[in-house]
This record gives sequence, C-alpha cells and structure tokens, in this order.
Amino acid sequence: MSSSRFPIPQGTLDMLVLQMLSLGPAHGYGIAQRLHQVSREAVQANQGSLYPALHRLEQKGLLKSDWRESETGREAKFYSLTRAGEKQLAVEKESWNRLTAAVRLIFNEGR
Amino acid sequence: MSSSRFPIPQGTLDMLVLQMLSLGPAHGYGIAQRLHQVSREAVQANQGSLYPALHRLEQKGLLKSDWRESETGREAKFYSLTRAGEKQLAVEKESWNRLTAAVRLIFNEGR
DNA sequence: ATCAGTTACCTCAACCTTCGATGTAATGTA
DNA sequence: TACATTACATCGAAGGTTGAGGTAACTGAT
Repeated sequence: MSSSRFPIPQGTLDMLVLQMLSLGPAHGYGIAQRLHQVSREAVQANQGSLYPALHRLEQKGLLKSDWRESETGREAKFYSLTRAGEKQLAVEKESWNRLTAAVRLIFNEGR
Repeated sequence: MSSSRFPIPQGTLDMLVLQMLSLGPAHGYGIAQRLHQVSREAVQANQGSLYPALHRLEQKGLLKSDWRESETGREAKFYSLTRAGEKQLAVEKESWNRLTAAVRLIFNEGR
C-alpha cells in the first residue's frame, strides 16, 4: 500500500516474464504471484501489462501455451519457454547487464 | 558500429540527463558527449530523444536554461539543475536502485 | 442463501517516451 | 569547394505501461 511503487520500464516486463518461465511452466496469474514473491513484494505486475505481454511473447514464438488444470483444480492457460524464448532471455539479460553497468558508471563518475 | 546497442528504457534518459547536470551546467550536445564518454561508449543519447527530454524537464521546472558561449566560442543553450531537479534526481536514483535490486533478486532466485 | 474475496482470463483508450529521419545553420578544415 | 563537426530543433511511427473495466468460477463466512 504505502511503499511507493516504481514503474517497470518499457521492455523489462518481457524479460522478467521469460525469467519466471525459465523456472518452469506457469499461468499468467501464477507468473504475477511468482514475480511478487521472488522480488519480495517489490514487483507488482499489472494485469493490463502482463496479459498483453504474454500474448505478444507467444506471437513472437518465445512462448507456447496450453490449457491445463491449475493447482486449484481449475482450467488455466499454462505458458512455457520455447527454445527461441530461452535464447531471447539470454540476450535480454545481457542487455540488461550492459545497461545497468553503464548506469553504474554514470553514477559513480564524479564522486 | 558492431557493438549491439541496447535501448534506453522509458524514463531512464531523464534520470541520466539529471545526473549529468548534477556535475555542472552543460548544453544538449555536451550532455550527449558526457554520457557517451562517462559510460565508456555504452550509452549513445539519440538527439531525437535528448532534446525533447530537455524541453520537458525544463517545462517541469527541473532544469533551467540560458544561452551562453560554449567552449568553442559559439552560442549554446546551457542547462542546469534547479532545486526541484536535484530532488527529482534523488527520487529517480532511489527508484532505479529498488528496481535493479528487485531484478537481481528475480535473477538469483532459483540458481 | 448471500456476500466478499480470490483465482483466472481478457480488452481498451490514454499516455508517454524512444527512435529514426529530417531540417537548419555556423564553424573548421582539407 | 566540400565534408565533418558543433548545435539546435521538430515530426510521425512504433511500442509498451497504466488504470479501468469486464467476465466467470470457486471458496468461505455469515
């Protein structure tokens, strides 16, 4: 409630979704929960961002989906990484690392 | 040329510009140069992103500008941080740190 | 039986930023 | 003369996030 939430920058959500799915298949709602828990409440995936993200990732061939029964016994759409998705995750991690390294340099210059 | 450039995520450029100006006043072109040098060629600010960013930051009252003679003896628009800009920079740094910390958690979970 | 809360999916318009292209103009240099 | 650099600017296209709204089924409590 009170903790000021930072915005998730453009493109970052895709990477986080791919990362979550690298731990195994999950449905949309579950991905949001994983993200929330694993980040210790820091990341709160908006449903209005998450579902479109899943759709475009699937359309790009980075994910595939099928309907299965969820842990609660209800039908849910489970997503899993494709080979291309794994590769893309590696690429985006690498980009992220370069970006954060650059920002670190920028902040540390001129102490 | 060959080094694949990562995109600067939405909102990040503003923070980087503020940070550059926290080192002292500079004109747009100079900010781009500082960014490029300080980041060791990793960040390449697009002029089509940079000038609009400067304009909106000034409009928000985070920067102020005046025309002065540049190092090369030509007229240039020098920007400098306002008090509000300094505060905003602190806020955005804090957000950035929370974001990167969260992403680090997400990546490290499940090694 | 009803009400609230949770699980689980989805869509849409508004907003904002980045990108790449394009344009102007002055200076320096080969 | 011609090209690269400095230095400003604008514009449309593209793309993703947000917040709001909507559907539906299941659970537990009153």
